[in-house]
Amino acid sequence: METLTEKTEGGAKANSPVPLLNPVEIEIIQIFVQFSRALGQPRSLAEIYGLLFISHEPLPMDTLIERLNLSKGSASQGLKYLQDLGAVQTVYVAGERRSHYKAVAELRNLAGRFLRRQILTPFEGGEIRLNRIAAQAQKLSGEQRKHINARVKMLRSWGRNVRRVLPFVLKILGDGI
Amino acid sequence: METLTEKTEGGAKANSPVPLLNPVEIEIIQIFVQFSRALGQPRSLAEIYGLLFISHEPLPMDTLIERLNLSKGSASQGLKYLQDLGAVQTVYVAGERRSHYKAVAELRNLAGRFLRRQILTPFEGGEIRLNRIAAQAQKLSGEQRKHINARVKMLRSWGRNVRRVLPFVLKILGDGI
DNA sequence: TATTTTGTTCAATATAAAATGAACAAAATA
DNA sequence: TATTTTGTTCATTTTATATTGAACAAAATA
Repeated sequence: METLTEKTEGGAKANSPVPLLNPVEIEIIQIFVQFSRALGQPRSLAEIYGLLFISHEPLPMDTLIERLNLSKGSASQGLKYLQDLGAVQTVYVAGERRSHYKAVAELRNLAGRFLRRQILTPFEGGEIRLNRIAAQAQKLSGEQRKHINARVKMLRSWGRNVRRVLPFVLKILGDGI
Repeated sequence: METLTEKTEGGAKANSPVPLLNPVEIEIIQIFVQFSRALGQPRSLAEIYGLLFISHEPLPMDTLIERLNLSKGSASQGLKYLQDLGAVQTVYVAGERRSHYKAVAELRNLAGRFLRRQILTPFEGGEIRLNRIAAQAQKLSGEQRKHINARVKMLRSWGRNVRRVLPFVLKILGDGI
């Protein structure tokens, strides 16, 4: 993940010698970055979520940009995505004009929305295709048709099982804390 | 996904007018391609698995290369990956020198190995980090330390829940067909 | 043994995805 | 109203990943 501390180049203007992130923040963010890779999500999302997760107070976008070394665009889009997912919420901070953000840390909600978006929705599109395939298959000769019908049946069953498993997953994830 | 039928360019040598894939194969492969995107896996894996899944007989690498328009490298690496995952097996075909491949179509096994690789392994690395973080946190002042300890506790709980949920998932996926 | 078939490896290339930052808009303040 | 602050959008650039294909190796056949 590259060092996340200020690179003090030997330039004219003295750079701030203070690290952008402390060791704890770095480790926490690395956990989320690693996990985001496993889920195929962009690193910037993990960085944003990670820093908000470990921060004891809500942070404005500027702070995220500065400390994570993000572009405005990434920060803005990343926060929007995380809000849509329900992983981040805005918080009103007295006397502050800027929106402040905090991590929503309920695994059940996070996982639920993510799984629904990522797994369930693609599976639903599949249903439509399976009907088309079943229709097509009837035009084919005996041997072929039989095999295709079996496969279609199997995919339908997979779909049912996946849909069936979600509520259980969410229940278990929601139980302990 | 681009049309997957032979592009009969008006060249000198007459191209085979026979489509590389029939409509049913195309639809099935599209289902797997769509799903692979959701899981962040390369398209070529989905194409290979999809064609083997719907084929009523085991296929050699050559056939996959030809019909899916893959390079040798992709086909070789893709088959290796799918075999490691347990999603594809080699089959002996009498009188044939080349290995033939077939799709392993048990959702339980597929999902199990995939989840273990993709989710569980990264989570385990996290445990080590959490211990380092917990140690670091003790150096900090009261307010901060309290919050970090709470977060570490939460992440540990997430890890437990994720590990706890896997057996249930596998059980349900293995039940119906 | 020489030749063909079959398959692997990996540096180079192509492709897809994420990040950037300039231009813009909306709202708050002076 | 003019100016500053805050945030969004999106064409361009960068980065990461997948794919290619030439070189290579191993095994089977002639």
